[in-house]
Amino acid sequence: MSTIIDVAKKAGVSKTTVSKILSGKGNVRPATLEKVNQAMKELDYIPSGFAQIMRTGTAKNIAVLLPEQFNHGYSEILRGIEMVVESSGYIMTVCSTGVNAENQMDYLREMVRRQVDGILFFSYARIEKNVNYLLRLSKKVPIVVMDNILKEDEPISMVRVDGYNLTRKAAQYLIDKGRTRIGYIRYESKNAATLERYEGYLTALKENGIKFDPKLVREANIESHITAGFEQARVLMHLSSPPTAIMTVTDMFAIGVIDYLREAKIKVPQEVCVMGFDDIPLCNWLSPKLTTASQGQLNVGRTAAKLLFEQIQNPEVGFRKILLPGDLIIRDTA
Amino acid sequence: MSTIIDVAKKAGVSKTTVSKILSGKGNVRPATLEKVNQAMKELDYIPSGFAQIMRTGTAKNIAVLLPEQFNHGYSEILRGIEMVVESSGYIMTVCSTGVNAENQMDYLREMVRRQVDGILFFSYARIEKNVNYLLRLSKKVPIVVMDNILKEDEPISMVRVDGYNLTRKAAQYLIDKGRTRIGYIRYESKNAATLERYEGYLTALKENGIKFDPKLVREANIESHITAGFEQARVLMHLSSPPTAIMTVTDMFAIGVIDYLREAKIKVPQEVCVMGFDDIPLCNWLSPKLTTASQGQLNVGRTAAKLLFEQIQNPEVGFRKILLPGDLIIRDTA
DNA sequence: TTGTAGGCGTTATCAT
DNA sequence: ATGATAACGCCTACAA
Repeated sequence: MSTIIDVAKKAGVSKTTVSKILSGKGNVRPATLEKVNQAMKELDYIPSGFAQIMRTGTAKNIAVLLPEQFNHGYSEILRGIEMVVESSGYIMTVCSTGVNAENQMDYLREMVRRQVDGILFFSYARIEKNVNYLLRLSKKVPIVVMDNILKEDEPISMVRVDGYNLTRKAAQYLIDKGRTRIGYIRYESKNAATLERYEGYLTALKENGIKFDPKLVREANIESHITAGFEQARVLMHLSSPPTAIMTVTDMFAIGVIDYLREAKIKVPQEVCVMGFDDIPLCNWLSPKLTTASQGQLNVGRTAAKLLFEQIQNPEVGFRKILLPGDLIIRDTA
Repeated sequence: MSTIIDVAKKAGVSKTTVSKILSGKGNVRPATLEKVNQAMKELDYIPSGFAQIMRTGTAKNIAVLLPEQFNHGYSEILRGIEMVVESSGYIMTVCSTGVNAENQMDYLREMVRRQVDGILFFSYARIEKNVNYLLRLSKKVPIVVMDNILKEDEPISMVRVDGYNLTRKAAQYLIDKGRTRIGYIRYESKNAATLERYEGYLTALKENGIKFDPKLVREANIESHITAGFEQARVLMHLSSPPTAIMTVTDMFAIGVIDYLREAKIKVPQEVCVMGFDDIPLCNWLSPKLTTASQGQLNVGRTAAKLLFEQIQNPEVGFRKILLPGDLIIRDTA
């Protein structure tokens, strides 16, 4: 790799002159500029970013830390982030940290070592010791957490969707349609993000004076996806008093539900309404198309990235917690 | 940010000693080690990656350049890449360059400036002036291209799926099932990657002595996705002599085809077989489940990443072109 | 308009 | 076992 000195030698000037031309500052005689440009071209010279960064202190790089390997669940968020990163002259480094706690911290540390200007951190679960580390780190570099792993008073910026009110709104929508026996299929694992959705469901029932029936709540494994939805729908529809609407904590379950209802020749939405959660692309391609509660992931990503840049540009502003409402996407199933 | 000197001062030693401890090399008295570790902890010291990189010359970073914003089309490839990057101590920087030619080169350049150790480059189309730049750049930093944009004799490593033979194999499969009137829905835009699939279709016909009927070939817009497949299937099935099988250049079209056949009450696969291309996750969730030709994108990513590391570790090895076969995934529609 | 010199935070060499 | 010193490639006063 050729350096600024090689260029200087070749052009017969000092490295200072080359540097000035690189940064576009200072005055140079056209003839000199010509010579130097020529030399750069011949050498295929590309300045070393690290030397520049070390000198100037800013890497123009933001890190995005994901808990999982790239999967389509994150693609919308990433697109949202990218929309704002792209136009900013920054570069984004995307890493999946895995769910392992140590690993997450290692990555965080590694990003700081690489002098990123800011970090977008995504994690499923609150891990106490990691929170402490996040708290300490956030004093050195702007961090925005995209999830529900922090308490209100913990001074780190956060962006997330209000799953509680979104689910509540979805349930209310069904109730307004006259459905009062509403089944709910939730995850068996209890992380904050999905638990609060369940709470929203419960609240909506209560607000409408509907008696809670534990038989209408089923748990399913996140891994089994569609199959799980299928199975649980069967159980629900075989109750002595089956539901007239089924909500699920995630679209994948809802797809299974629809599958079952079709097989059982139960009309959707006439006999049973189905309400998903997430609005994965698939919703629109099914028939019937799935009505669902959308988190607006693209918006989550965009909002988080904007917030991060806000903090990068003005480190004094302090943290902010942003709760996004999400949206009901009404299609064919409810 | 505290530096190595701060640590040295606090511990009452020289920065050399601290450096030695950092890298784990050299001998240090336990007491000294203790002191230094203590100082590092108190200062929350994280070494500057840039200074290290500048000194050592290796960033342990590979760049992945995609033509589009993150969308689920790339998630499998990215996962494959990550599987090999993850265990290597490297970090990956993912950028979407857009389809714009200038932009692509700017990003390439930026990655070199950031001293990445290698680049995985993904692009739709061959752009002559960019190829030259790629060629020049590949002398400075290992590059693996994941696509069909390079000629055989151009000395840059490449990994891609043999869409020609894969489609040929898919067509042969249908022919072996006794389907000789095979429709084909292709893209209207003509990029190398999709054109070669069409060639594979033609070859299979020829090899089996089936006369080519241009009426059986339809073109559709990539944007309109499912709708397009739906429309073109209608046209095909209204021919005086309709096909007994329909192949598509991409799964999205095939989904539309299935939609149409269902609506027209045409039995799949008894009356008409459907064969997609890509194996998007959705294939498995449809009913009937889509039979398709899988590129094995995860494998593409993994292979490309492995090849890149090979070149990083041993810059002498020279370029390699790898053609992956892909696989037929037999499900319900054929 | 151009050049000289010093420093960014680290590692590596060579003494002590 | 530890430390002084010179790089790494660039930027930036300041001097000429």
